[in-house]
Amino acid sequence: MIKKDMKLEKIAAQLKILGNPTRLRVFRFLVRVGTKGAPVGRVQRELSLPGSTLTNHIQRLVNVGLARQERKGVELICTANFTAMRALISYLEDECCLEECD
Amino acid sequence: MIKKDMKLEKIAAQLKILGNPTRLRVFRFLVRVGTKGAPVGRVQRELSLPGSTLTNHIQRLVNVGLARQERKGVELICTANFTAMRALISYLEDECCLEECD
DNA sequence: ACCTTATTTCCAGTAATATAGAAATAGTTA
DNA sequence: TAACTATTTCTATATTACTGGAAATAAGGT
Repeated sequence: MIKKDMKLEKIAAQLKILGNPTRLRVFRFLVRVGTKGAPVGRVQRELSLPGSTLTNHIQRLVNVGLARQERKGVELICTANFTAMRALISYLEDECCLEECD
Repeated sequence: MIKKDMKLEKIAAQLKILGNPTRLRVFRFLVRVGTKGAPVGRVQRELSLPGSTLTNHIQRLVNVGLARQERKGVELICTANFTAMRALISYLEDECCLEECD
């Protein structure tokens, strides 16, 4: 049950990170662009965010495993981690919802 | 699209509230006891939390609509809001996941 | 009115978060 | 190397969060 609590801690950490409007917008944007991802600059332009603010948010998403960053030349491509997101949703369905939930 | 952003704000607020380990434990407990709910004191005993801390967390859950409180005599019965939780999960599935997501 | 149980409010301290301008670094190309 | 674009790090400020002890309030029973 120590292990189970570690899972809860991780889930809580991820929810917390998504629980900021700006960051949720960033993550939703990454989801929308799909598996090909988008460079930081594009996210910055399309969401009108200051660079330093955006960097902060993206790093936090990466820290909890909800996004990845990979350099492609000059640009840093960001992608949502769909697997992690699905796992997060599954946890909520399994542990924080009624059995008959859908 | 202003309306859409209000929805995102609400979702973010709910995620943030669930994004605290103690609070997530409280919410999960309320989910587990089901629709009949549990008095504050029982939550306090079973999760070993100081009263003032627990009150704080429950109030935050209520504030974002994820839980309810109703007095039954001396006790205050807390219940998870399953409808709200299902709506939250649906948002994540619809807006923050791939189309083919399960 | 008093006593007991249940829960909240008040308060304080400590820590974490969000934000963003300015300076610094990384990579590419000339 | 110089110049250019892309992105991060540094730094600061203001706001908010988490925690829990002690005192206050609520409800019901005697």
